Amino acid sequence: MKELPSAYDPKSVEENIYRQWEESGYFNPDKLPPRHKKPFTIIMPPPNANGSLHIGHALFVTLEDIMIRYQRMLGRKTLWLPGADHAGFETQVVYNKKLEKEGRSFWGMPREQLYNEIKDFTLANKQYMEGQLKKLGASCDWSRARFTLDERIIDVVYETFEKLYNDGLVYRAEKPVNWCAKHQTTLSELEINHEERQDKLYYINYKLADSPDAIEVATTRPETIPADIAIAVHPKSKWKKYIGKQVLNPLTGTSIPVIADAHVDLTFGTGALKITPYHDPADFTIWQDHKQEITAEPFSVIDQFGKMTAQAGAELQGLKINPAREKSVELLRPSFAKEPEDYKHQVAVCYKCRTVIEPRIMMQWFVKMTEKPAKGGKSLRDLAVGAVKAKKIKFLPARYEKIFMHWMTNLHDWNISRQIVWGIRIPAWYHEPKCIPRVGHEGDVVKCKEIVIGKTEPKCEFCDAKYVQETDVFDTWFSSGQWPFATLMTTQPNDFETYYPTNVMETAYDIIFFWVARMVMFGLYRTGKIPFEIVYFHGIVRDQLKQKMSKSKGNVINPLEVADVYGTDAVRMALVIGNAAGNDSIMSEDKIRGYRNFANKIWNASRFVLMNVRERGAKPKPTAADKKNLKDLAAAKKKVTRYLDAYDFSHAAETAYHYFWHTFADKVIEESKARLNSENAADAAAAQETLIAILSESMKMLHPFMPYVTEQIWQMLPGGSRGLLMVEKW
RNA sequence: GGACGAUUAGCUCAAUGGUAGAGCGUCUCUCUUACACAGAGAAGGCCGCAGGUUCGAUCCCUGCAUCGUCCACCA
Repeated sequence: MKELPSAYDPKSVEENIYRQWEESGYFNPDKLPPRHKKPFTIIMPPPNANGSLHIGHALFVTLEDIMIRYQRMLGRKTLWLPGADHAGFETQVVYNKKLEKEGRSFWGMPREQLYNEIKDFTLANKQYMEGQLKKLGASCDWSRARFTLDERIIDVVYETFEKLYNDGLVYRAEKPVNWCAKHQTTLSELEINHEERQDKLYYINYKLADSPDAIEVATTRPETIPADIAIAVHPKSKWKKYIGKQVLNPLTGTSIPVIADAHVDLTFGTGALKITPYHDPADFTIWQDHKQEITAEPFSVIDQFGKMTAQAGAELQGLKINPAREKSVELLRPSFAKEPEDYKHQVAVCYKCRTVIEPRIMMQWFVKMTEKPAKGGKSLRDLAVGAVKAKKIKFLPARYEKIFMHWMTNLHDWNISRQIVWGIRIPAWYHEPKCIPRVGHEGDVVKCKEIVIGKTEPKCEFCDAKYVQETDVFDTWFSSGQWPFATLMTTQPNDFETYYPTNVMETAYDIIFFWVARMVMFGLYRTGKIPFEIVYFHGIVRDQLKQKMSKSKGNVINPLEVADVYGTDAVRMALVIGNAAGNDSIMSEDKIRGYRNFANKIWNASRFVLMNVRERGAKPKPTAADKKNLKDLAAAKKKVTRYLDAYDFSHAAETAYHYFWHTFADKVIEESKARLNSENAADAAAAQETLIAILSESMKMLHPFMPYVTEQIWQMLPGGSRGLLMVEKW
């Protein structure tokens, strides 16, 4: 036996061990030994390929790798399918920042060029990221790795879009949407946050056209008054006597009608509401209900850059919203019903840049969440709700079921159009406005299809007009919501049949609506089956002060850097212990150091055992002490197994840790010292056998958590040529 | 404005209807030939507050407080 160093040196071990695992082929379920029959599948949440991995990624890698390694040892045909996400909007934001730093701008850059630049950037990141995943010990099947922009993945996404379109569940409409003037794109409801802002509530008199009376209207947005096309009052308000009359717009002098609508809150403001359909979604709804009474067409006075348009009037035109507000207040002063009041309220802001969201009316693609398909069947919402209610999908921890259901009951249609270039272009083609009928089809031009859904440019049956493709791309979550089936439909020929539905989806709780909900809906819609049986949520990894880690705060722990110093196993243990499902956890270098010490303990306990290995003859008879020790081991193993089966990784790891250190090392080894040196050869042999037995079993027990050090020691244990620990029987 | 969660040792968290546990940290002693990235030992807790149920509550119930998170188109 060659001399082992007295301290465990992860650097000298990890790379070599990972290569052995990879070369064994066992990451690929097809290449596992025959005892691995029943599939166990996890689709990795594809990390965004726009940066390097952070500690949160290390957490998910650890948790999923624990599950996969455990199930593999149990004999399951384990598939952990890795991937990378192009992360449309997020990546474009990151890339824009990069451009800004370089003194460049995406403005005026041809679509193609910007796309290709971001593509190069993303693919470089993707490659780097995969190396990082390997460093963390991820035992995933790289041969099946998928990228959200792989051509075949896009094909699947297109097919789903077409199916939704044919079912009437996806439609194009001009509706109020959330516009971020900084990022120049619309955002879904999930991509906006609400922040409290201190503003003023202005009380403005709208004079009756035919009498000296006036209706008092409260507003926070006087700059939109030029776009008012009506005043709505509650049918029971004190203004009801004016219903049907005309008032004068205090900025433009235009005559606008007074209408009655019960949506107006009697108790708020003055009980009268100005109707500005193009700048307030609630007003838009009221306008739609009163199109008969309101003759004027709604229009916009704010453009896509957040500047006032010509229709706002000469005084306001060209101003940004805030100066325009000041200016309009100045102009409105004669019409003040009373002095403005301070007013705290919630304002919608972009979740990335916190710019105030401007409601705009735009032609966008939407997914109907709560309506049934035209041909019958359940709505997307009902599909998901049904599966969760029937417990076909289980959430861990269970309280997320409530959160999930609550969101599901308040669903609105989902805007999936984004005005960015980095993403999957919506496969919709629009007929050119001009129709030049083909010879023989002069009477048929009315039948020309205005919109055609498809991957390639269609040809009109009846005329020579061209079709132009939609320039908007999908919301990233529209495609990643299809990830579990899109991946498996494009890997090996029978993968979908074999591995779908998958077993576990392990992901962060903060994307339960963005991602999990959509995967459940699309999975059921497209395949008729749930995409996964269990959703395990992990939380956010915070620093010692419970703050989120961020570059600007300087409290970021880079998992690869600390893994380099303390070893991957130590980082993994620090991540998993004390981390209950669904809860945030706390990470510090101290904690990692503690588990580095544990890895060293494992190393040295093993070293002790190996140093004492003598010739092994016939199997010696275990003494009462040996039997007790083996029994303690079995009890610990049982406990660890029970915890693992319950997805309680923290307790599983802690139990194994505790057993190894405080039972095996502190007691069993200590007590064995006298026996190993004793004159009684049979007793010494028995003690040695027990040590080896416990050590090897402990390596198995610890392997899912600390794969590197355990694999390394496993291979040094006596007993002739051994296979890899990663496929040993649990 | 709704909903959810948390409150236990200095810190991070467990467990349990009957005497409260771990890791880290702290203190003391020990370089005993696996490990000082260690060993042996110790200190440290009105289990957020107030009621209720119970023979008995840290645990179950009610209320309150504080902290946190999510959801929400009232101008």
